[in-house]
Amino acid sequence: MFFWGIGLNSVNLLKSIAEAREDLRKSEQKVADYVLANPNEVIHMRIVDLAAEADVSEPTVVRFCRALDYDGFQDFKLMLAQGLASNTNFEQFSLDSKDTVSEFKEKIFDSMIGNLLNIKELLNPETLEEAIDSLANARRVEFYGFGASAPVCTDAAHKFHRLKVSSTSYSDPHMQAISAVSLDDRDVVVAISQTGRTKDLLHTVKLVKETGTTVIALCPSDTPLAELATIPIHIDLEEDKDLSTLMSSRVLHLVVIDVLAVGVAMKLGPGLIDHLKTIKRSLRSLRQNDKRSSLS
Amino acid sequence: MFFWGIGLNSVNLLKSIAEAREDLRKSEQKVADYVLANPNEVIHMRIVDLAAEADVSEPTVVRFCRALDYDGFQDFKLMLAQGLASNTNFEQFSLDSKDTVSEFKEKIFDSMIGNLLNIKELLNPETLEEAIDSLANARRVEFYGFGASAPVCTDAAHKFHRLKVSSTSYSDPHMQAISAVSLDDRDVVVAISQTGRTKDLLHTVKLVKETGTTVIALCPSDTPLAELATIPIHIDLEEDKDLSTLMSSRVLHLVVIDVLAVGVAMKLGPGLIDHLKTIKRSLRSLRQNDKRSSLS
DNA sequence: TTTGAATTTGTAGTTAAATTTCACCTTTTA
DNA sequence: TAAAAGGTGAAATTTAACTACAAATTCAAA
Repeated sequence: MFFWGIGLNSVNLLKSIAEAREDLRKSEQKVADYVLANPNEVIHMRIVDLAAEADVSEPTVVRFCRALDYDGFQDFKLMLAQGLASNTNFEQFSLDSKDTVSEFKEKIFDSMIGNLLNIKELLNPETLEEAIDSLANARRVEFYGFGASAPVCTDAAHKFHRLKVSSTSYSDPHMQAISAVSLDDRDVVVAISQTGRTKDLLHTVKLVKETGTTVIALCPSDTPLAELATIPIHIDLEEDKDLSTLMSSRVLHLVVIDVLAVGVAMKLGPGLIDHLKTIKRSLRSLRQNDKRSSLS
Repeated sequence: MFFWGIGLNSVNLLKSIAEAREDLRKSEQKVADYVLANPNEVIHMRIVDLAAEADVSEPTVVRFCRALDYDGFQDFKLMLAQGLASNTNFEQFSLDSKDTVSEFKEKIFDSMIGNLLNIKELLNPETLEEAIDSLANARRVEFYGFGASAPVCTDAAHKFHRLKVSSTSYSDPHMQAISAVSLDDRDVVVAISQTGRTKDLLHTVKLVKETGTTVIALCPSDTPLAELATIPIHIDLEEDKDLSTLMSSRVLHLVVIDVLAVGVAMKLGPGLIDHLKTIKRSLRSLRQNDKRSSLS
């Protein structure tokens, strides 16, 4: 899977036009302004229409397209169309107290999707591979996290259990410390933090490192935790506009752990993927498929 | 936010071409086949090129476009471009044991994004509004769930705590039962289940209902839990190809709870949104911003 | 302030591409 | 088997994009 040169622009085409606007000639800027204001109309316009609307001549429109490194007007329209479609503004949202339920539902989902798309790109496959290797070979895996990351750890431990990997999660600093000193270089600790700066977590990780245990960290880059970790997996979100960071990072951590878990499952043998399905089936006994009362 | 008529086609344009293929004339089908096989090339092709490649005449290409309800070849290319861009196949994935890390990373993220997009559309704003209303007016909110849903409940309780809503989560059937009978119609229970069929959960919910407590359920539709719930919020995923269901539903539940939490925050007064930010700030004291050791 | 040079903008003409028309061929039905 | 209907492609027409050149504006220097 590779990326076309145009891909980078197309993701945020409108943004890149806005950025390039300053470097354009005056009348080309008029074109840029109109395009930015009415992108959806432009893709169905002819060069003459756009020229008229932007109050410039047709060649100026062509020059505008060329200035943006496109072959011509057609090429530009095509990219604009693609950009608009992909760019269903999975951008950061800012909540407005006047928003309807439907509106902020959209915003929250879109922002979450945007963050997923970003992290997907940012995740380094080599780092993941490294993390998966150490997890697959670990005697024991422990997940440490506090606050909002605590449920993520529980979930992660739960998931690795299913892969027959001996794993636990601790969200209590004392329990972490006690457990930490019992580990050695055959074990792996996964430290999860939204900030990468939680004091207690850093403390535990320092203890763990002294035992030679591998530490995988899920946290933002350039943080004390990332520095400490043996294998830092950087989860960098855009600067926290509103609450999106608060809400997205847990989810991103979960998904990254899903990736790690699948990786481990595939490493330990394809049979394990089936094993997961089997467990899923075995859980059916805990379910009720008809309306018959089943009080224990 | 509204949907253009063309929108519906553009989302899965290739699929709609494939469906329409049968109704086309023979040589138009040749065009359809070529387009389906090489969609990415077609958007940069001229009508003559496509006609040559598909081994038909130019008018046939135009007729093909018209048959699909587009104005002409240009219009069609434009929609195709949009369709391809949006259609970064956020479809269901099926893991292959030969997949590289990079490949299944893509697959997992894309499937998650696809599921988010689906649920976003399926979520009924009226139902959400109803749920938000009852949550905002509740004396006390309890979250019940087992297995993979247990961490979701913990997270949810955590989140509502921040909104100054008295909330707890239980993932122990006995604790649930004990707590359940102490509730009344001023309270709200949120039952979370991937299957909607967990026996213990159904048992608790039945108990709860007898006390007149409102029960919001996050689970698939047409399940016993959904039937029982006062306000069922349907989380319906596509049939579980591979493990995607197992992995996605937790995340979807979390995001839906985010939506509910934001809704409650806005209902209880816009100040609360700021309150969330304040808490975020207060958590900074638990962080370490420099490299100075901070062993407690 | 004025003049000249260079850069930017628009006009008009040219080329190329998409669309439409019409004639011919294929297929189907009586 | 013949006739009619509908599908297909060649050629012509219309339409749109692009290029070369000329006008105008701006900036700099005298």
